[in-house]
Amino acid sequence: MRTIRDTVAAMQKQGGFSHPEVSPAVEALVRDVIAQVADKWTMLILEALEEHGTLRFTQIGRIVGGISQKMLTKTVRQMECDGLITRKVHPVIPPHVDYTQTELGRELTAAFCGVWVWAETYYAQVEAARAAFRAREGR
Amino acid sequence: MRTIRDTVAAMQKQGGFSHPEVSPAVEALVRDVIAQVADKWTMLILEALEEHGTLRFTQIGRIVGGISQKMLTKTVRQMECDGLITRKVHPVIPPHVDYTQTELGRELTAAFCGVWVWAETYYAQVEAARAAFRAREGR
DNA sequence: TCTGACACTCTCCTTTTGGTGCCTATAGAA
DNA sequence: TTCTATAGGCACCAAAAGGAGAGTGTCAGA
Repeated sequence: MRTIRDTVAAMQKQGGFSHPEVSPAVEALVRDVIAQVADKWTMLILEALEEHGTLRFTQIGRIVGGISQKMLTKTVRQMECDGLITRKVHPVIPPHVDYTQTELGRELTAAFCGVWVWAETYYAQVEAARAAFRAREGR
Repeated sequence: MRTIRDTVAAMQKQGGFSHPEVSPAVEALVRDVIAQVADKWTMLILEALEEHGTLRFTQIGRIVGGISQKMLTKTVRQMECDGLITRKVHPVIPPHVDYTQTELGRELTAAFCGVWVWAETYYAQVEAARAAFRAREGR
């Protein structure tokens, strides 16, 4: 199993850093990237695009479900900023905007796949653990 | 690539559901599990335990770094509830509490590993994409 | 002529998140 | 005798997240 420090160490090696201490800047960057990217809506939108290919704004909203327009706008902007998706505006009326995964986005979707499989495999165990916890701790 | 709906479909098959529609209850459960589990502090604590084995409360705090006592307490409670870690209290004074990963926790750490590797591999590209975005959109 | 579709933006409001500081108990160290 | 370490709980407060609803501009269709 690879640890965070292994990972960061490998990054430092790649980047030419020599001392074994973790560079706070690099660690902060990785944490930031993970925090952005492990977002709930980000993963769901990535999944929607993986499944359906190129989609329009409202199509994403319908497929994902339960997301407000505000959050959808904000999330796709962030994803575009991070290079996970491309946003193509067709200058017609009514407006038409297409969203497509980039290669970076596809790689992330693939990486996150393991967590989905974990959830699929163990969600019943998580439920059982929660029930046992409630029974144990009372309430 | 496996999609969310594939995953949910597989879960429904396991559970004996017949209709092809996604059960809202199952989907909600999976989303909930993912949301809990994809939490920033959860992943960092899991990593700390993966690296160092059994740890005490303040040790986790020191290793993870930047986490308040309140968040640490809250997060380890949630993780214990979800069955990701075990919490062993030694009834001595001063208090002594040990935290250890469960098998479920180890599996999740392994599953999430792909995302860490992704971050390691592509964080420079994400940075570049952000810089390009800022240059493109201005400010 | 009126409505709706599209892809947003903006304001207002509530909920959640998370930080800080103070409190507990007691053994052992200074 | 006072201080510290330990693993928290509790109350208060600031900041951020996120939802609801209205507005926008234009054109196609009823």
